[in-house]
Amino acid sequence: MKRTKKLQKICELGLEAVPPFNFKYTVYKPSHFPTKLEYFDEANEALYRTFRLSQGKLVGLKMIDLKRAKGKQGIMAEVFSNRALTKGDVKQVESHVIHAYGLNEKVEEFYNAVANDPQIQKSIHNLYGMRVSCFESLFEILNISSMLQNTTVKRSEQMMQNMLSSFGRRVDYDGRQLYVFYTPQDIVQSSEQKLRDLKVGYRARFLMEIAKHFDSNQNLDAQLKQMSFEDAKERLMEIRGVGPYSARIALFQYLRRPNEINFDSWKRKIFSKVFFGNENEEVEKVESEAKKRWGNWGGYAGLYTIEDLFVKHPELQYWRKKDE
DNA sequence: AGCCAGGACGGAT
DNA sequence: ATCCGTCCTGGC
Repeated sequence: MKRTKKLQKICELGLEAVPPFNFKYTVYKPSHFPTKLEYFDEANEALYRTFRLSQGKLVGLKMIDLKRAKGKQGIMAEVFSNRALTKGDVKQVESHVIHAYGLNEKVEEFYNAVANDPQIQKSIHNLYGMRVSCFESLFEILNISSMLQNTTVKRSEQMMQNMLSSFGRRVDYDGRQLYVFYTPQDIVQSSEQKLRDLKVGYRARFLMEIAKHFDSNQNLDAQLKQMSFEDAKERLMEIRGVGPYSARIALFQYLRRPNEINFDSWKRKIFSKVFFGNENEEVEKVESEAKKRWGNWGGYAGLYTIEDLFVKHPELQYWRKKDE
């Protein structure tokens, strides 16, 4: 196993967001299962998150609310790395954070679009200014999506942990130990059997296929951003192991298309209950009601509903219960 | 003991 | 186009 890399503080970045901006629930999503790629320090409201630049430069960020530092809406980020960073590197970190948290997006467009749905107003009030968060690259988000499929979240969490401890890069900065996501090359150089040994099950084949695809299509991320969402979805599903579910996650999180939502079995139940008062309505009925209420903002509306639910019901975070 | 869980594939219809 | 058996694993 590779040694832990110590990261040194390089600089600070002040990144302003288009108001309104909710720092906490933009950088921290209560519904997301925890990984050692990031850590939210509740007491200090600081988010630690790792990132990889080209040429093997590893980056660790410590982010706090810019309001606390400069009285403006946005993010204050301390940047740590194992190497010297050029101006271009820092610029790359900066634009990554801006994209990952949608700092330039106007969430009020969403609020206006769903103003006629009384049920969602409370969630908007509670999470006012929250955006979609996706610190992952396209390769990374497709890996996570694959680990989510056809299993429980508890096992997804275990798979992710196993993959990170075998293939990720361990870093240490500001007193915290985290991993940087593995690369397609890390996986390609391994074997399907080795993945299987990490308890990812039949997904071993998919994870290897995805890694091979990104290994031989190095700038797919950039290509997809140039395409229409429809073409991008088609293109994603050409990758073996990526079906409609994973493609939608990539579209919603990575490409930030606001209307993508998977009514999988647990979301179907949740929204069936929200819309109709019982958990048993069919997925088609739930989908059409969501379309009726939220139009092209279904993904965003779903996000606000789910995160609000997790804030109100911390017991949904089973990983928290274990510690208490 | 069988079935399902935050799916996708391949083949048959 | 839609339907169905199959795939790793673990929990109930």
